[in-house]
Amino acid sequence: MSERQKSILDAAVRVIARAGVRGLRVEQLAAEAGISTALIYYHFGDRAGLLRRTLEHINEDAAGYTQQAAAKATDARGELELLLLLELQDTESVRTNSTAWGELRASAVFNEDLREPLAESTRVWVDEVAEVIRRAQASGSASPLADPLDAAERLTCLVEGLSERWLSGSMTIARARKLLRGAIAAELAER
Amino acid sequence: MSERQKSILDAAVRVIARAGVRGLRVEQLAAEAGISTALIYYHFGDRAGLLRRTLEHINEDAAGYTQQAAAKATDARGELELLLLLELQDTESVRTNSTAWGELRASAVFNEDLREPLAESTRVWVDEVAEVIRRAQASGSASPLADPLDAAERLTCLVEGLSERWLSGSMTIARARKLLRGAIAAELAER
DNA sequence: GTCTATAGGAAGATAGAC
DNA sequence: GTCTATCTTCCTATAGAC
Repeated sequence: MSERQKSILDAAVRVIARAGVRGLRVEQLAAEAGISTALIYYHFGDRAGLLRRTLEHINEDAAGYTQQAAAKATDARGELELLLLLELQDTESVRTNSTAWGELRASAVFNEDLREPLAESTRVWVDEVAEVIRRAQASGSASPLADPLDAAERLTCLVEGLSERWLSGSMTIARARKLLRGAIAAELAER
Repeated sequence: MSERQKSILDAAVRVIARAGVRGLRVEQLAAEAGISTALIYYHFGDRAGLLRRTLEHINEDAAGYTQQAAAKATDARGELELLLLLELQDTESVRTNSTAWGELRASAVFNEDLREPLAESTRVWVDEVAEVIRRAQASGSASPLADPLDAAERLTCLVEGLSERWLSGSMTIARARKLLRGAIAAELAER
C-alpha cells in the first residue's frame, strides 16, 4: 500500500468520525486529503471499495493500541482495566476511533461485505481480553470460577454499548467509566 | 395523530429496519406505505421531521411491549429476565424494532436533533429496569447491596451491545441470550 | 388530503489532458 | 498518478390540480 493510499485512509477515518459512514462524501474526503475526487476513484475503485479498505485500516490501528495498554500495567487485573477503559476516554484519537468503530458495526447490519472482517476483528479483541482474564485468574486476582470467554464477550459488548451511549449523548464519559469498573469487579468477583 | 400518519410511521420502521436510516428513501417509504411522496411531506414537513416522529413512534411501541413482560412474570427476578431477554429474540417484530433502535442510536452520534429524545427514551427504559431490580431486592431474590440504577444501566447497555453484535453478524442470538442471563445473575448475586 | 409531474440540487463516477 | 471538467443518476422537496 502506497503512502498516498495511507494518507487517504487516515483522512477517511477522520471524515467518518466527523460525519459517519453515512455522511462520508467522496468530495469531502478529497478536500480533507487535499486531492481530487478522481484520484480516490483511481485508488479504490468505488465508494464501497473505499469503505472496505478504511475499515481494515481502522482495525490495524486498534490492534496497535491495545499493545500499549499491556506495556503499562503492573498486573493482569490492572491490564484488564486499562485495556477496557482505554476505549472510554475523551481524547480526540479515542473518540475518532470509537466513532468509526461504532459506524462500522452499525453499517455492517445492512452491508454483507463488512460483516466478516468485523466479526474477525471482534473475535481478536475478545480473545485478547479473555487471555488477560485467564492470567488474572492464574495470579489469583480473579475468581477461577468465571468462564473467561463469557466474561470477555460480556465486557467487550458492554464497552461497545457504553461507548455508543456516550457518543450519542445519552451518558457522560465519567459515568460510563464508573459503570465499566463496576462490571469488571462483578465479573471477576467470587460468587 | 391520524391513522394515516400511524401507518406511514409503521412503514418507516420497516424501511429503516431493512435499509437503515441512511438508506431510507422517501420514495421507497411512499411505496411501502402505498401512497405518494408528496403526502409524506404534507404530513411530516421534511425528512428530518419524519425521522424524529419515527423515533418517537418506536419508543411508544417499546413502552407497550415492556408491559406485556410484566404481566407474564411470576416474580420480580423473572420479570427482569423477561424484560431484558425480550429484546433478544429472532422474531420479525423484535428484529425490526431492534434494528431501527440501533440505527437511531448510531444516527444520534451525528445528528443533534435526535439526541435529546433518544436520551429521554433511554432514561425511561433504564428507570423501568431499575424499578424491577428494586422489587427483586425487596422480595429477597436479589442482593440488596447492588445499586439498582447502576445495575440497570449496565444491563440495558449490555443488551444494546449484544443486540448490535447479533444484528451485525458477530454473534448468534443463542449466545447473546446466554451471555445476558449470565450477566443478570452476576449483577444480582451476593458479592 | 391526496395525487401527478417536475424543479432543483447533491453526490457518485468517468473522460481525457498532462 | 493526478488533475479539471463534466456526465448522469438519484433524491428531496414543491407546485398545482383535484
